[in-house]
Amino acid sequence: MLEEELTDLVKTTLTALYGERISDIPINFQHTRKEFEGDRTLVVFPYLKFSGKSPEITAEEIGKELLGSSELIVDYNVVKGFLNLIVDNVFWVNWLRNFKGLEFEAEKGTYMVEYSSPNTNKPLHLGHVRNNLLGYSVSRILEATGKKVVKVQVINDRGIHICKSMLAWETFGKGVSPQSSGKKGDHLVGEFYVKFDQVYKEEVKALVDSGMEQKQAESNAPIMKSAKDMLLKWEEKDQKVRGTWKMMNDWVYEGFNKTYERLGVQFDRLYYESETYLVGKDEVIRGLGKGIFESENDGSVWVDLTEDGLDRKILIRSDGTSVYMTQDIGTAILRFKDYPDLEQLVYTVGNEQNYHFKVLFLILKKLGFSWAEGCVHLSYGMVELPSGKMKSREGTVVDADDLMDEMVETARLKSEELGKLEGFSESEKEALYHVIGMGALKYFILKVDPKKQMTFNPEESIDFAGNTGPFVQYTHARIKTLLAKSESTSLQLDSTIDIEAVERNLIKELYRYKEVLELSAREFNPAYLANYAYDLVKLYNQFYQTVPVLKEENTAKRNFRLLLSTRVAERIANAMSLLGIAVPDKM
RNA sequence: GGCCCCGUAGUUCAACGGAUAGAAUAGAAGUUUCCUAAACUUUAGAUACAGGUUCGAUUCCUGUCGGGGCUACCA
Repeated sequence: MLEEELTDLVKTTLTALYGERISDIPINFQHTRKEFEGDRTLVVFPYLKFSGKSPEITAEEIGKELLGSSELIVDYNVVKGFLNLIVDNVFWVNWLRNFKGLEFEAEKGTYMVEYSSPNTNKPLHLGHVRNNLLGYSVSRILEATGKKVVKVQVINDRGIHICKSMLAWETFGKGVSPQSSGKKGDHLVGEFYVKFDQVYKEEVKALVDSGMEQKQAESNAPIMKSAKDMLLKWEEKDQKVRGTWKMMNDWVYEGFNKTYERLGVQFDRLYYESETYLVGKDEVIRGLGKGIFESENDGSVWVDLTEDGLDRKILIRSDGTSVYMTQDIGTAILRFKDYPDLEQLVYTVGNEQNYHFKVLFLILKKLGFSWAEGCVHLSYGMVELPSGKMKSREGTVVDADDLMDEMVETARLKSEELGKLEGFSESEKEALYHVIGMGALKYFILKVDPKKQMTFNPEESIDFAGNTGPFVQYTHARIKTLLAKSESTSLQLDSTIDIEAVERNLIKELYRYKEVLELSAREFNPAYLANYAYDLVKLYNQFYQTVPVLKEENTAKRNFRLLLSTRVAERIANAMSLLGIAVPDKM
């Protein structure tokens, strides 16, 4: 690899010039910025105290020495303290010639990525979309860098929330099913949840009007009491309640599965909260025995994290039931038991739970689990719309299914408006609208740094120009038709071929892919990859505009350009697939 | 109140502590020699504020101001 080779060279040179004591200083190259000539840049400021000379002279000195000692470097220039090294064209052309795709060594440990993890009382919304796209893409990226990955989700299938939907269904909609209503199961259940809330509010208001305190009214509303009763019955495994519960959850799963399918995400293993919600308690009691936790007179168990700058947190309520934190302790332990070679456990969860995970990981550490170090919270910011924030209370939540419909519809409208896609059959068109609409959505969301809050603009995302999914897809399709039109020759390369600056830049960009992939994997951040795909697209368009490809007379040059085009198309397709985005050959 | 995250062109996004802060859109002006003009070229425009650390700060530290989140015997 280029970096390794250059590092060795520079190390030797520096020791030759300034002696052994310099060998502790790390050597880092950066890509030369495009307004300067060169491929890699060495910043010489760190070496000044050894050279005892000015930045310019030091850089000049190092450059001269390097030039003399290696064939790889054919020239250099110095700008202030920056030594720009120019690598031999032969290196780049040979790299392209011997290109075999990406090779990462398979790693031993397993990575688990948790994402989605919805409640079963309402359909998925825009926030879940970001969650799913991130989790899925990160999984793909990790796999692409040689890791074994298990994609999981926890389904929050029990608790008061699902009882609310069940109760509303029994009271107001008994007999209604997805089949009878023609509605998607998760939407139907969601409607009952909303119905519950309406009735509940009315009841609370009535009680308050009759003179009751707000708080008291909230817990005394008849429908809420019934819901709590139902939860108790559920916990006692009451057959009738469990029957309804299972039926309605199944409706929801069926609906979710359709949504996941459209989103293009999958899971390898599901954890159901109903099966795991009791597992953390024993561990907490054990921790209590070891003095890690403390109990109150009423029997509740707490962890005191004030010394770590955090709060006191409850783990077991006075009535003996566990809280969310306790369950999470349990599932984490369970997972490391299920997968003994688990190295990292990545939780894809919104940033409103940053504190929760901070506490969770700290508790796991205190409990003495060495694997706690491998737990990561992949935190992401909220998604807003140009119209403002989503608020469930104000009914401004964007439903995931509706959103996807809208994206596909916009793709249709824009395509028709532009008069493209002539000569496509109706079914081909439909398929393409889906690919374009979803590509727009995914690309727009994934190109943003996960931790940042972002604004999703459906209109802008589906523009066929600019930093968008459809533009990347379109460029890929254009390269593919170009390649289809070229009579395929054996794409042999002569490594001494002359290349233009645009071509060299394109090769360098292709070369950068591995680095970008490693960075994306290390930081669990698909945004690097998305922006890389776009950079490649832009460079390709410039290349195409600058030099002829098909019309090039010189066979060696034409072969080179065709090969370069092939590699670019491959890279784009690869990067996009790791984002979960399809790239059509024609569009 | 305490804790965490974010403040970059009109807008949406970039920038391992490095060079003249990059793109894209919207604006202005151009370009039909190979693929599909859904392209390309040129142009104008930004680091919230004040300090500090250092050869160098959008990046690290402190404070101020703005936006968001968490701070339940909810999940």
